[in-house]
Amino acid sequence: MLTEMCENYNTLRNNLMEYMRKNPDHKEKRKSDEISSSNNLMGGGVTGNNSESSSSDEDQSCKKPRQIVETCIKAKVSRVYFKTESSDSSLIVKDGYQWRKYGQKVTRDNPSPRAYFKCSFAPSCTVKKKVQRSVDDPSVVVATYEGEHNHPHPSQTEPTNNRCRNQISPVAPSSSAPSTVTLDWTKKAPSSAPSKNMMINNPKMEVPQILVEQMATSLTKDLNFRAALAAAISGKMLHQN
DNA sequence: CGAGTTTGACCGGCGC
DNA sequence: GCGCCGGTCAAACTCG
Repeated sequence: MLTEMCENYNTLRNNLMEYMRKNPDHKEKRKSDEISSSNNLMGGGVTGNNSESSSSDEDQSCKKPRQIVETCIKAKVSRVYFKTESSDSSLIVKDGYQWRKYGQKVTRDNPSPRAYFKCSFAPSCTVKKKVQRSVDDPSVVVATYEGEHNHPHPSQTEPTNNRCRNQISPVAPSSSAPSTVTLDWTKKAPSSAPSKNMMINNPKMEVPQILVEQMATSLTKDLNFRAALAAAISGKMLHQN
């Protein structure tokens, strides 16, 4: 599976290089265009096969690949998709970091409000994130991280701190490579297993085997997770080379 | 009372 | 130059 993923990654990378060589002169447009396009690239491009991508407009992602790559690398932008209960209307994404909300806005392309957060764990940390529900699937919350944390993850400094409730970190927001992962919060654990909230309030609680298996099955079935894993591994391999 | 959230106002970039 | 729009500010408000 890893070999196949690496091949897909290399094929896609070669295609991108080829395209960039043929189309070197793309002018920069609006920032919003870059962001939406980068979402498309990250949502489907990394996977190599785009069968389950949440992105729909592949044409747009092909229009400005150069800007996409540069923007993502320079601004350290990454997106994470959180699947939530459809009844849950909050825009709280528990990624382990401490965030302070400083604004909310309804944008034109999406009826659901977009919330703006700053990292409040360290005063000098300038990382921001935007959280908004997906237009296509309101049960999916899209968190866009901008910048790089200049402090360790709260769970590493204060492992028992209740504020660091959610230890599930699908993708390091500070990763230099843009990546996309979807977490599914909606899967109910068996009645004998602890609830999500119990897990959150007791990060050190021992996880039942059945829940571990369920989580593993869910993750391995998720193509986006596999793609993110493949990207991380191949990126590491390339870095070592 | 302090920390965090809400929300209307304001600002700057961009397209026309 | 004007208007639109996304992002940010800050006073008012809420909550523990």
